[in-house]
Amino acid sequence: MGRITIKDVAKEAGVSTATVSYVMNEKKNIPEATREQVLAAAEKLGYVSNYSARSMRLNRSNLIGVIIPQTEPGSQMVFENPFYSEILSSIEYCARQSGYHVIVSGTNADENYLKLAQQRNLDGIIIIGMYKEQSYTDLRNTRIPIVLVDSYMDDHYFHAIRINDRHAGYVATRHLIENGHRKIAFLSGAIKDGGVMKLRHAGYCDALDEFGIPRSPDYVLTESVGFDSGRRLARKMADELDVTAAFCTADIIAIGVIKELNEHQRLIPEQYSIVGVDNLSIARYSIPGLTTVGQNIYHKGEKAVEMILNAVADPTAGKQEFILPITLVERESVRKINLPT
Amino acid sequence: MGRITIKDVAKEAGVSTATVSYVMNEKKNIPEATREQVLAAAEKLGYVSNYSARSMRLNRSNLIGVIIPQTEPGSQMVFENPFYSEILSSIEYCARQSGYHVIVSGTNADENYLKLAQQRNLDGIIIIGMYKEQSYTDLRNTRIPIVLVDSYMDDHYFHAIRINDRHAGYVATRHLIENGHRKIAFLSGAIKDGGVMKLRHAGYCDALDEFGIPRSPDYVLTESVGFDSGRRLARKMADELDVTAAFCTADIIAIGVIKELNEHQRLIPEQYSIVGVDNLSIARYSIPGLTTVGQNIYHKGEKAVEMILNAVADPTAGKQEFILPITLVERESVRKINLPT
DNA sequence: TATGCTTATATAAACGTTTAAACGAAGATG
DNA sequence: CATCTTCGTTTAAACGTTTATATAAGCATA
Repeated sequence: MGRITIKDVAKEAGVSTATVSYVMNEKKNIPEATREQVLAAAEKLGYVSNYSARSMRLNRSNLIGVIIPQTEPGSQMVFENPFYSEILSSIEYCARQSGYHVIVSGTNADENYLKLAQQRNLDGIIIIGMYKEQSYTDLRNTRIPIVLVDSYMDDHYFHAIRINDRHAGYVATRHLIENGHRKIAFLSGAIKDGGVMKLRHAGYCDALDEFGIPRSPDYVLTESVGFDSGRRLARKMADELDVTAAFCTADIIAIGVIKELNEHQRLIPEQYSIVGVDNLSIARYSIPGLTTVGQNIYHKGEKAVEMILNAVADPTAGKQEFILPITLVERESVRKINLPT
Repeated sequence: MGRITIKDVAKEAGVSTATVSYVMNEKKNIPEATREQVLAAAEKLGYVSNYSARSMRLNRSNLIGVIIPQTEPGSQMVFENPFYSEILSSIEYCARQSGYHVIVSGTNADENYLKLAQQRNLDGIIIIGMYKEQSYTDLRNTRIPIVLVDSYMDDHYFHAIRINDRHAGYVATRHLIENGHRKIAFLSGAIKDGGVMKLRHAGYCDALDEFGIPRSPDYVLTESVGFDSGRRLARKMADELDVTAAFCTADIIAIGVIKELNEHQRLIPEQYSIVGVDNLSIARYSIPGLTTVGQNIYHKGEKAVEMILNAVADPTAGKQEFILPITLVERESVRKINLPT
């Protein structure tokens, strides 16, 4: 009545547990006859292997941990950015294709991922969008592969997968400039050293410089990354700034901006042109459709899994960094305006 | 250099492994002196317990499996409904508060969840939005607690947590009627026996009947649940139907409907009033804000975890069913029209 | 002092795998 | 025929816990 073990299969097939194990793992050259006998017995009894036992013996778990920032809007603990859910989905899918499972863990304070990793014998950790320096240091002292997705630190203790954020900022801003805009706000999450936002801001500056447009510090408005801070940023922009366009450093901010402006009868793109970054699903849902610097989210998750698996296969290999290509996805949130002559 | 085990701690503290284990699990009355000695040793060595070993011995894993439908829009394997990601987040959060971790697994075909459950020794499974009858039967023959969230089957083999879908359909439709609408389309995912959509449709009929409005089968349009099918449904509605309002049985459908209508210069709510169900985050982001029959998503996840934990604590207790309360969340997608006199 | 009772701790088996090492049989080689 | 290989399989230890059972020590009681 209890669990069917390898032992039961062995008895049923009239062989030893070792033989069963060898068959299951396709290890030694087991002659076809015994192989089939074992397989038949396993099938008959409905045997399914116990990963806990396996994990203990092999010292690996076929388990990947995914860490995602969670926030608490109205006491509903929710993943900080819908973007992250989309990455998670692709990570899970790709991991499963390779025989791995995914443990997902949210994070609000500085939780101890390392403890989770050790407790569960994780084969790797994928950390999404994390910045807390403090937590990082703990993680350096481990041999378990860690892939940082959009979590920028300029040390090379970890694998990383990211986009060229500076270029993303540049592309978005240039697109606005090429459509005739000269007064372009920069609406962003907090600009921290070594962080994504800092790089995107640098790209924004690059574009302005290239076209000889003077930078105005007043045009740079920062808050956190989220819908509601997008709304606040928009209000501030509309009240205090004389601009025709805004580069939002995350789609979720852009969505908030659009919503807020719309509520105050500011038309998009007629009065304000908006560009975002991420190419979330909701960028497509938005009215008007959000023009954004897109990345292939599926590919991002896929690559993250691939990096973990590579690191597992060859632990001695050095830290890898992968830059995901970006493309401008044009929708309807940008208007061509008359160039001042 | 390898893993720090209970053995190492025992040696360091000068006690046996049993004592260490008792201390860690607060099992027997261990005198304060030894307790502190052990704790100090564990702290010093950086001991963290091995859940694989624990799981094997205790035959439970402190692991909850969450199954979520995945679809493949443009080869990006993505969770079918953003709604699900929000439930997942709350499940993960609540589970973690109780010392559990979450394994998430997408599902497209009829994968074998039971195998996952046995392999990983899961303490429970939460299945979200599943209908495939075939998969269900496998799951009946197990003692591991299963909670169905929005996955309707009218057998009582499983725990379930849901909303009163019939009432939800009624509330949404009545809201439209009370705002003067008489010609109300029903835009929905497929209506299957024992499924959510069937119940919401029944509620829709209830409301029509109550107000003496004749039902028209033509007004009932079905597709799958998703943004793009929302667009198709809207096109069909605009082309073929003479209605002033639509009840969409899922927010993600409603979002697609709004987008499509907007692109064809149909104003919302001026020309069409729209009501959805779910109260997704994006219902708030939408322009106009989507009026919807809301449920507390956080509470939904919380309850699901609670049911698993209860079932683990007392496996003999019967199957539970929990109906989550709903409320109408009024935003801007419904217009009051003149009642025909 | 012998006996029993309590309390604190240790011993060792068990959970279900994997795999190095051992083993026996059969065939090849001298 | 003795010896060596090769092949197929088994034995048994190990992974890190938990916990029933045993043990030892201390103390009170008769």
